[in-house]
Amino acid sequence: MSLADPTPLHPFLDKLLSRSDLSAEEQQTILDLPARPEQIETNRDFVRLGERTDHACFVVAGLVGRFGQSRNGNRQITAVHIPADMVDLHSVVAPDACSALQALSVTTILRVPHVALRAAAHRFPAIAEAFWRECVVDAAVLSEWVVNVGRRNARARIAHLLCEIACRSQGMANKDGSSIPFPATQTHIADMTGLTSVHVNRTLQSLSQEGIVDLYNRQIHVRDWAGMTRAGDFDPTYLWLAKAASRMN
Amino acid sequence: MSLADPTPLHPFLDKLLSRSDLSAEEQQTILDLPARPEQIETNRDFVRLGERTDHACFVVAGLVGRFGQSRNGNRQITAVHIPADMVDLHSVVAPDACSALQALSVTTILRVPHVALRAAAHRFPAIAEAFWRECVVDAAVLSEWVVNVGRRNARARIAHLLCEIACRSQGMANKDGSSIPFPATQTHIADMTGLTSVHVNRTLQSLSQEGIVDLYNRQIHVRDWAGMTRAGDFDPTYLWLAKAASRMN
DNA sequence: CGCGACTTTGACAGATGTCAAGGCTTGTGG
DNA sequence: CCACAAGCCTTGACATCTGTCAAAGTCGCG
Repeated sequence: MSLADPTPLHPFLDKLLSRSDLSAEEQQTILDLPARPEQIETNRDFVRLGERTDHACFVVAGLVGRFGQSRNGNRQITAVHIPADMVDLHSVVAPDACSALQALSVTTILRVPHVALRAAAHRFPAIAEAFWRECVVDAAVLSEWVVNVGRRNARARIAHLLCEIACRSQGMANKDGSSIPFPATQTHIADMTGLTSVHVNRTLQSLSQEGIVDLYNRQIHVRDWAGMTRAGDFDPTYLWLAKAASRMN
Repeated sequence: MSLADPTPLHPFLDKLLSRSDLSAEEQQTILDLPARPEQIETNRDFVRLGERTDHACFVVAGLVGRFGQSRNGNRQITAVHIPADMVDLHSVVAPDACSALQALSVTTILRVPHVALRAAAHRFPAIAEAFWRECVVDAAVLSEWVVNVGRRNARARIAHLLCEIACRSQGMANKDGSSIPFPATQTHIADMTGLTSVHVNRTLQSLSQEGIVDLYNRQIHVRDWAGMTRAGDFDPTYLWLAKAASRMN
């Protein structure tokens, strides 16, 4: 994508349309939102804890982590965002950041002003509803993370995380042998799963020896998708990948 | 509250107003929403996994838990709801329940039809925004739960949970000696914190012996609020208890 | 008064964390 | 093209927190 791309927000519109219906006019409104591209280096916070933001961030390329605070120094990543995710759409209605956003690899984001997003939502109820729905899906993912971290052992936690990334990245078209970009370190994975990097390392080795998944070259290499979902106790329903499921009643 | 109460949704309006601004007309629209009261016995699911709902549930009295699924039989509560919480406002935009709702004690709820909520949101952008904001706050709580379960030890997890309930229930006016209704069993607390009931029991005993909190009579008895927040590594910012913090920018 | 649900205990097991050291990649600059 | 540094991965030995199992005690409701 060049910086001069006339419709850099097309992937955002696509994501909205995957879960919500929007008229042609509403779709155009999304595409017309102002967006300022920015490149973020690895390990740099681009939204700091407590900061009041005036824009939301859309991931074009790279990987982003949301870091929860904990005074004793332990870090916990509460959410990961891959390309085509609007990282903090919720900041439109709650602009004070209560967690930090950090690039886990070199990342390109688009900054979209709150005023523009709010104006679109106020003008078109369907857009407001679509934004609301996106936030609800993010919450569903968080909810699943609570289960993951609270009730699964290391092996299942890691497998579940990798399944989630695979589905969010490829839709449900996962098959043995596919590779999914995932430039996170083992320490990052530890912070996502509430484990230590040492234990992540050992668990990853055993998942690899079992012929289930391999992680190298900043990619997830799926060797046995069925085994992976079994190991991770994974059911993708919560990701709301199909629009039908969220249709009006 | 009698079943004939003309404005049973007043507590809902109050909660919305604590974080959002609504005009007199908008406020009246909230109060005029149809609401059907219902009493739920302890341990009864009133929203089942996978069910498509056509109404949201508001807690008038009692305690509600949202249960995450996990095939190996381990239960995890991903959210608790106390009186004055709208438990599943998010179901308005995602009606297929991907977690079950269960009464943890005898509970009175109000069922509010999605159609009415959606109509209000479509007619008044400020109401749509207020609903959206409530869902975002729920997500912030979930995010904090990920940190709690992922990175804190048993003592801190439980203390943090109790601090959260205290603040959500009493606002920030917590002081030593106050009592907060919390009719959950130790097994429920275990399911909220990702622990076992045996370990919860032991940890609760030690918190009690340290003179920090006592749990009996279905209430939290705060003995040392400062010590409790310290033990739980608790910072209430994420609860968005003050409207100022979420004001437009 | 009695049943069922909840709490409490003890002994023991196992998963995960801690610490510390060494090896490997990768990117950078000479 | 080589050398170096920084970050990342890997390993081993050991510690500890939390889970498991099973039984007994307590409380509250009918």
